[in-house]
Amino acid sequence: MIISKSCIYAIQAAIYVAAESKQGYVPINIIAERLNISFHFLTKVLQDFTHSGLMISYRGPRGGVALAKPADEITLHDLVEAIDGTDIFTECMLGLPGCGTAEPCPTHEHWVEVRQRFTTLSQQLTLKDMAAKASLMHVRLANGVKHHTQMA
Amino acid sequence: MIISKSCIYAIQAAIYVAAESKQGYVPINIIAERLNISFHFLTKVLQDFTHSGLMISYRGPRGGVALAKPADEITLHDLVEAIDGTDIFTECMLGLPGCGTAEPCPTHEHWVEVRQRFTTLSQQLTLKDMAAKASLMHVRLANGVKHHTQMA
DNA sequence: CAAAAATCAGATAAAAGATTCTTAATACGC
DNA sequence: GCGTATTAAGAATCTTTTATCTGATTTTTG
Repeated sequence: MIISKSCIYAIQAAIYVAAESKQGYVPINIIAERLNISFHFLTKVLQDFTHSGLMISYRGPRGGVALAKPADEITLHDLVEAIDGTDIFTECMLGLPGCGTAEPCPTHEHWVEVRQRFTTLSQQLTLKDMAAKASLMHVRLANGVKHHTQMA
Repeated sequence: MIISKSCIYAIQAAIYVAAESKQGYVPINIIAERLNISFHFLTKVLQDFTHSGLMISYRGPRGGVALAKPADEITLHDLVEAIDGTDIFTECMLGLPGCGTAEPCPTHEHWVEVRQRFTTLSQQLTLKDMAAKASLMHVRLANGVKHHTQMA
């Protein structure tokens, strides 16, 4: 898997929050329930978002988490970086420290192209885009879960 | 990391064997020593290559492993597939089973492009190419290891 | 003060990575 | 031929990381 499970959950949660952002703070237990994720696990993961300034949280009744910025100012790259770090965007395919044009590994040239394309695309794809797609029918948000903004 | 550590070791070993292929079977302990990898760990990893028909092995004195096919008929894709499987080439970024054009996840379109590019490039990059690069000065094969075909 | 919510601390489970020991096959010297 | 050294294969254990779960604590509303 290209990204960790924590990161997958975090991305799904961020999309959910973005889609619900009109309603102020979204409680984590609601997110966890809708996405079939363990509540406490999601709690820990989302703290990385608050620590990195992508989300804000509020305790107590009517509390929860919310985006700290407009959804079109948060990219997939931001989300991945906050949870898994930047390794995936910069690392050598063979994990060699210092691999670069000066001292390339045998896969360097090819891998750099893929890595670069991934970086660019993930910087272009915003949370707003993803939330919009998730709100459409037949676009899946989580395992077995289709997102509908107007839910009973 | 995009591929497992086992896979990294396996790729490095395959490149080493390809570069030494003139000398018949290459003993695994020599490979492990030259690449700073645990011998027994490498043994287990390379068995996946023999099981999948990419390498052949021979026991006893003057034994070791060797490529089962010419190095230009083995691609990076083959190597990765033999160790880590095909998931990386086919999996959804969010790990959703069945994600595709019919039922895409919010990242599907973008991710498919990266995945496809990676697949294509890894199918084009052959072991012969990589071994040739590894034999050049300043091209690194493993951590702190530069490959030289004519070694003392 | 009570209920709702995030936060914090810790234990448990599962997977990946790495090590150690034993066994089986083979060539080569005698 | 026979025994020994060499080499891959196999089994079992240990460590580390990742993933998951459980319980207690703090903040905040009403």
